[in-house]
Amino acid sequence: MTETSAPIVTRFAPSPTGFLHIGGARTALFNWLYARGRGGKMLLRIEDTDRARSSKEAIDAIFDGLTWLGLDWDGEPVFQFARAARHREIAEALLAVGRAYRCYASPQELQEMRDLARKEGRPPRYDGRWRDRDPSEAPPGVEPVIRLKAPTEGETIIDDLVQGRVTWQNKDLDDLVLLRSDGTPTYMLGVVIDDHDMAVTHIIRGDDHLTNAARQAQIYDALGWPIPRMAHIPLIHGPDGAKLSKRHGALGVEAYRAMGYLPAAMRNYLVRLGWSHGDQEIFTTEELLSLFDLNRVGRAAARFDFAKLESLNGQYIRQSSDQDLTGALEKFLPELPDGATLMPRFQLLRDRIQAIMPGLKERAKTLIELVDGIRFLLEERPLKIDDKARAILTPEARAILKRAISMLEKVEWKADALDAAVRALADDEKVKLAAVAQPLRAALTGKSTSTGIFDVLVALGKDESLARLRDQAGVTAAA
RNA sequence: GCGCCCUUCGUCUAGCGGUCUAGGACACGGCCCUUUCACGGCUGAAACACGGGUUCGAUUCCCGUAGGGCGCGCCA
Repeated sequence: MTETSAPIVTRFAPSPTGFLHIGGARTALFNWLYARGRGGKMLLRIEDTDRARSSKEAIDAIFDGLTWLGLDWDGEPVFQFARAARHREIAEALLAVGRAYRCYASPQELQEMRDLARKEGRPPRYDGRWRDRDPSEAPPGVEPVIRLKAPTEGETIIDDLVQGRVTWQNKDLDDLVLLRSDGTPTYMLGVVIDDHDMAVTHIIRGDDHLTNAARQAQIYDALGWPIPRMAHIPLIHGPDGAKLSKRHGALGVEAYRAMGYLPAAMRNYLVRLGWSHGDQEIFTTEELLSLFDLNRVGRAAARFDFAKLESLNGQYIRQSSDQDLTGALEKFLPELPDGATLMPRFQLLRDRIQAIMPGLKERAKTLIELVDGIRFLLEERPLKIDDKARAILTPEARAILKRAISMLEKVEWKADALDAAVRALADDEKVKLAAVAQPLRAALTGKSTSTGIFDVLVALGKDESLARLRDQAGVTAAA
């Protein structure tokens, strides 16, 4: 390892104008893995310079989302808006040394300029009309913006860790605005100064910023500052290849939490979107930390696939310990609409729930499904019987149930004894085991599917089981 | 329109000139296991966008074409 080089500092810099969406989460993950895997730091900066669109809720959503995903940051978050004075100072300095200039073009004027350019088939860019004009020509009463005096010849090159060497002709880049007419800094200026002041060594972000990288490089050059290493990672698309829409997965990470996905599974899924390590699909966090590298990140956009996320989540659930899962359920339950109703019974039956977890986790792909698996325990009589279960409870089935009841009343309430007894009953009835097991399941759980029927019986206990069976068999308890 | 980027099974990807009759995973079909549903095991179908080069030899390198994405704000 080349531990002699300066420590790595990355940063995740979302703008708080909405929830932390899935693409942002992956960007944060890559930043986190890259820095932490190399003993470096990941900083967090909230780009809240757009006052109208920034909100407290969005900021909290970012903090909560990152925390849930297990991605922690070093130090206090930096709020970009709070650094406006510093940004202004740098803009003025650039103005003083002639690397920037005041532009008095009005918004309408700029709009006309762009419209005309488009009509004539030229790129819609600022034409530099105030670049070399004398300030004395300034129209009265107009507050100017400050623009960067960008090079007009030569080229700007970014050696990107993911994209490789990318080149722009400087004539294709115009003079961007550094300071708005109201004196507030633009994003372009702010990022450069903040990344420099925060000593960021590696900028890892979505490739929608690739063009910005060139423009920012020009600002770095004007300032005489070294340019951090850059890595522009491909975006995540929806299943149709177009932009990720809400119904496709452009949801806040809290939505994934609500759908019952595990943070570790989420991380594993996201890291494999664009990055790979041979044929390996499952990675522990430790493996990720030591294996992840930018040179293994591809350049093509990936499509978001719920099915694969779900499959991965199922694997993580199966690998989890019964204890961890029970704990996860306990935290998850309150998020459900009827969570408050289920909670008291959950607490009461916690041990039994954990005891049947081995059978449940084989069947669940999400925490939601896991909750569905324990519902029969949490809900109280009279049990709601769903349509499929009702279809199983035919008159014949109810007749079998009756005989099952009298048989079960005499059985020792243990899985193997129950197993033997039920099989014996099936033999006596000259029917397949399923002909007995399914009616039992329907009466006991109200559903057509559940974990193993003997586990259900044991988890419910003798009294509750018999009571539920009597409810469906139409018999009353013998006093 | 201009600039930049991308293109291997439906999807995520392996492949970094010969090892490719192109590998894995998800999804899908079949079989097995089985008290239901799952899980698990086995198995099947499924891809190098197209056209030119370079080379003894291209999925791999170069150039076009087509298709897709991103950017082109006093938004970030």
